[in-house]
Amino acid sequence: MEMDSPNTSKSTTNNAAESVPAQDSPVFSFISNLSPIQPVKAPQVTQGFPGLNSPPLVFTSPRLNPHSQATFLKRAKFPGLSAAKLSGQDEGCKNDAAVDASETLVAQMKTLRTNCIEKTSYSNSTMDDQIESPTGCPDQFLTDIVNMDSADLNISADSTINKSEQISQPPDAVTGSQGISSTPPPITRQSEEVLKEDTSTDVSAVETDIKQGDSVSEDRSPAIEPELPIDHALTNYDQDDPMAENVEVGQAGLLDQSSYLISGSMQIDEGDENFVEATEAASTKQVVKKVRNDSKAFQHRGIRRRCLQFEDAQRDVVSNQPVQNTSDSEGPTSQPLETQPTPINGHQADTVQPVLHPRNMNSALKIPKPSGIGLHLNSIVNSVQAGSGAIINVKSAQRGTFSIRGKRSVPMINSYPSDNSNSSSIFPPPVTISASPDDDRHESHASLAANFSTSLSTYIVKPSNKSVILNPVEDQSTPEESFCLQLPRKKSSDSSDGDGCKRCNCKKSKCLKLYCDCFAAGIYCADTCSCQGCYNRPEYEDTVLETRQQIESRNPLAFAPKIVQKNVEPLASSFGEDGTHFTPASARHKRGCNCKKSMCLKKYCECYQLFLLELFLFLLGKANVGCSDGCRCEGCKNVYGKKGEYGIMTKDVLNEEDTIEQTDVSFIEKMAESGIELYNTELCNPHNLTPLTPALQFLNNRDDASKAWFHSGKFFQSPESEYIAPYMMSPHSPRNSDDNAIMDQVSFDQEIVYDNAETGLHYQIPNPDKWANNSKTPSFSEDKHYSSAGSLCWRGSPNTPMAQSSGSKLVQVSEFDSDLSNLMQDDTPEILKDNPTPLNAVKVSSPNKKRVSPPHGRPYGFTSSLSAGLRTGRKFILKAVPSFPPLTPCIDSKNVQTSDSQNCTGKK
DNA sequence: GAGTTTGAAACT
DNA sequence: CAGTTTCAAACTC
Repeated sequence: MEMDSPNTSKSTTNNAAESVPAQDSPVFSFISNLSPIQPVKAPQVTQGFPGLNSPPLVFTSPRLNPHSQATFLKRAKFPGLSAAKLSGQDEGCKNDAAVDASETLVAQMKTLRTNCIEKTSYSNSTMDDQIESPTGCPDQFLTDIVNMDSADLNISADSTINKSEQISQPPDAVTGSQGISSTPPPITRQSEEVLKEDTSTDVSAVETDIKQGDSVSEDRSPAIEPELPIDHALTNYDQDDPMAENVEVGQAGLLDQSSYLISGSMQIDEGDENFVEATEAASTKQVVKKVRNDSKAFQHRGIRRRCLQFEDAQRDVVSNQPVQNTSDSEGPTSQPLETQPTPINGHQADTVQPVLHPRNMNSALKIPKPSGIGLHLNSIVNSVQAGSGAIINVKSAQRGTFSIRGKRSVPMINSYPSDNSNSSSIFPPPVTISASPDDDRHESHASLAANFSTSLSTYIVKPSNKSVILNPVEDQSTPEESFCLQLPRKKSSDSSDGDGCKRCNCKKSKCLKLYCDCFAAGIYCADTCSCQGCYNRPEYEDTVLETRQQIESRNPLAFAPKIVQKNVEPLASSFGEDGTHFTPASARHKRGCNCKKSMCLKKYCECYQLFLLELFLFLLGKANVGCSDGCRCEGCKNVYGKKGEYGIMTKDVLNEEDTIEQTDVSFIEKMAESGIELYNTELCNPHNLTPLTPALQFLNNRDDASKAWFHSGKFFQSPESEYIAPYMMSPHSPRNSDDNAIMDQVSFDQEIVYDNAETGLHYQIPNPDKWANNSKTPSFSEDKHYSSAGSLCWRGSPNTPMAQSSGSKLVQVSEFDSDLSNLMQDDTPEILKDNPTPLNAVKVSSPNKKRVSPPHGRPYGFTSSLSAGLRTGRKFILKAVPSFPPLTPCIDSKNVQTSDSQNCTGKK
């Protein structure tokens, strides 16, 4: 894979493919694909690595770029990222996007909440304005959000652009290739001190900017944003309500996040009051906590790494130009790890991890779109950022602190120069961030989103052949970088910096081995890292590059994403008319795990980590990585896909319920207890429009949960292909449960399944009421608490459904955003933890193969408005719409579907 | 926070 | 490819 690395510095090899016409650019594909239903297989334009299926173009790109190349780590150097990511971008993008979207949504929700409830005024920046609706109510907020998405995008693009140009660019931009940062453009090998100084200065400057207010935020983002066509489209869309929604969705391809968010917001809007209530309800917090907990899992190594990689990729892309000078070109490289000059202990501030910015992405690279989805890694990143950014802005504005970002903003030495290239920037610039001072929370959210996105992107990769073109663009050093994509790790502290960005803690590997998350991710270690004797720094670029090459020489795929969609094409063909089909199941861990003792239920297991990601991301849910035949694990209980099985969910449920029960009962029970269900079905289902779809359900009651769980499994697909909506089965499954509460606080009396005849999307919505009520229990925060209770089901259609359900969740979550950071932290989902759940329930739900028409439950929480909206479905439709066509192959536009269970999941 | 466990990465 | 060692994260206390 990752031819990149091999070619590495020389870049040329891959590059050939890379030169992709703008048309190929993801944006283009995305745009072309805007139609919600039709996924486009996307031309995949650029992605590819010519030769390689999925060479990490991104990474390679740098190399490719004549200009930049050098950048080395940053981008090119991490082949894995590039190729995998590139290939995976589609999916990854989705996921990322979804994540981002969810996060953004959450953030938005939070902001909204804050506005309404707290009444805090955001004086700050644009974001605030947008966000704040006159009423300040959720509805408005939601709408605003939607608007914001677009607006933000726009704004970010515009304002940010301007500002960026003005502010940030000047320094950096001027540098051009060096880009990355004005700072140490020459980063290469300069003495650390020099670098440090540079960085410090940059940082300080950034910080000051930030403090100043708008300028700051803008500064970061600006550079890239403006040109993005996508953004424009978005903005335009925004204006148009219905269309806009769709459009947004479509953008989702690139903008997945935004689209989701939008959709979510839209949905939410409808249910203003309800929504608000729900959000306010403590239950929501709990939900959020759960999510967070789940998300924590993501933070796991693998995930992190992936995330990092992702970032790297982006960076790479971005950085390419600047890089030019950098390592490769210079060639010094060869410093063996050992030989190198004194490693830096700990990281100094100077290096800030480059943050992937969509913008950056845009500029430099023309990244191949994700095949089906059209998302790109870049896009993902961008989207994420955008989403996050928006969120951040809002809140941040409130608070005013910006710390981390500010620092980051400082372009790391490493930071990859962002491109200005217009082409790619689909995503709205992360406007928010720059604008307001941020809250930690915001940051965390953003970071989470970013992380997720990154992780997803990282993991999920579709091999694509498209080349990515890196255009050297201006550097950026921009604000974008300021963000940390890092996944928040455990609260514990891991290594998170103040920023919340977490880094490695390597002591012996010098951060030049794959053991090092940073290195594995293709990024330089940052100040936040706790590593010792670190060589993974810009100063040692050569060394880093060499090392990478060495590693790649041994294992070309070493830096490649671990998750790959295998089935996509075949399935896709089957499913999607559009061809954009994506098989959720298809995504698998490249190598498979080798777990012996953890039963694949601990974060030690990469497959499990992936699983968690999906969980967390349920929105996107593309990954569906479960253990597969390729795994050598023993005693695997990975629900998502046991070894040898298709996936518990799908296969077992459908075909072998009994088996499932017996074998997986405990596991299932746990899951049920945890209240989390994942549905691949949607993904699998052709029916599902949404690509993303993986549905998560949180069950209120264990019993219910268990049932639900099973249902879910059943949902997945009937062997026959007809898909039965889980909710269909037992729509009501969830019950109230105050008692158990997985989500403790959140309980949903009823799950509402909403079918949008029009869209064919299905939504399940948990009862909002309970959410509110349950606020008491703290579940999420505590990892272990999850156990039972409320369920959220998101099923869905790609867009909408997700949006909705997700939206609802998100909303709630958002409220609690404060905790968002936590999301990622937890590891093992409660699922793992314990609690048996009745298997029986499962059977209950399952049965049919057909889809059931949607029960019309009332939409929860937002009941009034939302419900209406849901019921009507119109909003959903809009928003949901497009569903990122591209992202998920499996999706079908409407219900049709034939998909086989097989297709859906692959897990063996 | 220290120590243990775990599984990937690296090495043989 | 298999076995062993190294490593850092995950986990436990």
